[in-house]
Amino acid sequence: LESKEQQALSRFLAKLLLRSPLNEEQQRAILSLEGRLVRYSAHRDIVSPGERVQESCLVVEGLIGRFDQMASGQRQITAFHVAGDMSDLHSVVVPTAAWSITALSNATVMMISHAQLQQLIDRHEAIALAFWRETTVDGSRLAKWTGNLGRKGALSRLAHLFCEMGISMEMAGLGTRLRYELPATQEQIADAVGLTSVHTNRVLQELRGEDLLTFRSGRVEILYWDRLVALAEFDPNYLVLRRPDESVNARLD
Amino acid sequence: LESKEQQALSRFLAKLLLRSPLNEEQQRAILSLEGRLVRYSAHRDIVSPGERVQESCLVVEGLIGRFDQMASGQRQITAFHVAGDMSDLHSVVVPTAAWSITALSNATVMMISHAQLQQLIDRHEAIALAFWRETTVDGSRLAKWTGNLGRKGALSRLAHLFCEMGISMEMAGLGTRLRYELPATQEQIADAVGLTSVHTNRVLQELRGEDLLTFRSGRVEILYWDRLVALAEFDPNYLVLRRPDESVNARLD
DNA sequence: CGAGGGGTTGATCTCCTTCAACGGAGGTGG
DNA sequence: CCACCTCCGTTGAAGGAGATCAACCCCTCG
Repeated sequence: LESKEQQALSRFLAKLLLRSPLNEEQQRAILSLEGRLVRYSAHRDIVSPGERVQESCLVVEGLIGRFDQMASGQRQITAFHVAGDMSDLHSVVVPTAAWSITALSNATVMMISHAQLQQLIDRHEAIALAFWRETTVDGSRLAKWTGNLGRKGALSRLAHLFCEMGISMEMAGLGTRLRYELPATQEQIADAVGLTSVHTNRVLQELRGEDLLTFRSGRVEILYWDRLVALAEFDPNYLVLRRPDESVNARLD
Repeated sequence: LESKEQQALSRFLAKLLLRSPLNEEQQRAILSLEGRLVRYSAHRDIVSPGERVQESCLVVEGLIGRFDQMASGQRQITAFHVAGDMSDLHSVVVPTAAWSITALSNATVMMISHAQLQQLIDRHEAIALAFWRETTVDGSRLAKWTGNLGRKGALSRLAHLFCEMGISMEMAGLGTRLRYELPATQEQIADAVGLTSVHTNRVLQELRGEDLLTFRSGRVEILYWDRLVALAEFDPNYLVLRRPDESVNARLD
């Protein structure tokens, strides 16, 4: 039986391999990372803004989110992270957090020291590039959400969120694009799409009424993928789901 | 007399040095990058979505922007780039663009081949980390804008934009936070803050009416920095304006 | 002189917020 | 086992921030 740590690390590795080639040795190096498991119950902060972190956190179980917080107390989720996601890989190069990381559901994370990650980067250029690429995709998602929030209505935004999470979940082996667990409350969904929970609730009903999808007790079921994609104007290209073969990495495996 | 290319490269280097330590050799390596100058007149696309790019573009003169485009034709600016900014550094690791890059004003850019950048990365780990760090800051900006667009009103958003650009300009040596050139139209500003140009116009008048700032013919003049910062809830931490001294780089210079 | 891009203004509409109340499910303690 | 509490979801009514539509102005440039 595989330990939880091993399982999380191999999920993480699989995610890296989606976009970056790594040779045997490099893969072993990733899998032999060590860290301590920490459990958080829903709504607990894992990292607070301004904090200087010495370790990155790899999600083992549950859903965690990155938040931007306003003076008024309003919050905006800027990223969801599920099992196998390293939620603050970028803290290796920018250790002072400008955001908070919070457990959205009950969650288990594995804290991995920057020292170890730095060592991997030093020894294996391909890993450095893989990490860089991963954070770049994170940036792509954010750019897409800037567009969604700036220029789309509530219905499209929610549709887009469920499309994006669907593809992410499928890629992560945590369900299919049509059925997956998203253990978040409507209020948290609202914080992700920049709406109030009241209006999010009404729009979710509308999506259900149109027979497009259901979101109930942390479970998403999408009934008509194509119609949802059309409504969301969802184009998965920004998620970079295949390796850029002729790129910098071609010479490195 | 310094050539335009040299000037742009030293601006770029200065920007890197703000956040990352590079030794003499590494600095020379950056400065000896070669590229061709290309001029674009306002509103011309430099990179189109889906395009696979083989070179990154360093701004020499003028203002360029990254856009996300909706099916309806609406656009959202996700980044402004000024002299010394490498607008698609991330394309080195993710060469297929999911966005478009457009000249907002008349602009000159220097196209630098990925091959050269890859060589720098191969030979100097510190440069790879500096590049990674730079794109990470880009991601921070996007995360902040996700928050601004999702949770702030028009007045705060515009105020935030002018604060952010002020600090960026000052850091880049292109003016002070209180007075700088931003050769954009009100419509382009609107595309950045997720509003219509009509409403942007009204809010700009409100900002002027409150004696906070003026924005006229591409020039920003801020009258009360502190009040503007307060209105915007602007906290420059996310821009990472100093080097994280104990981080991974400490060992590399 | 005309054309076009950018800026400005007014009137109307609508999407989303705000406020307030209620319902249900699960957990906890008596 | 029931009573209670709290979190989450749901509903209604009213208000507001910003969109939309449509002029008109000014300036520059051909």
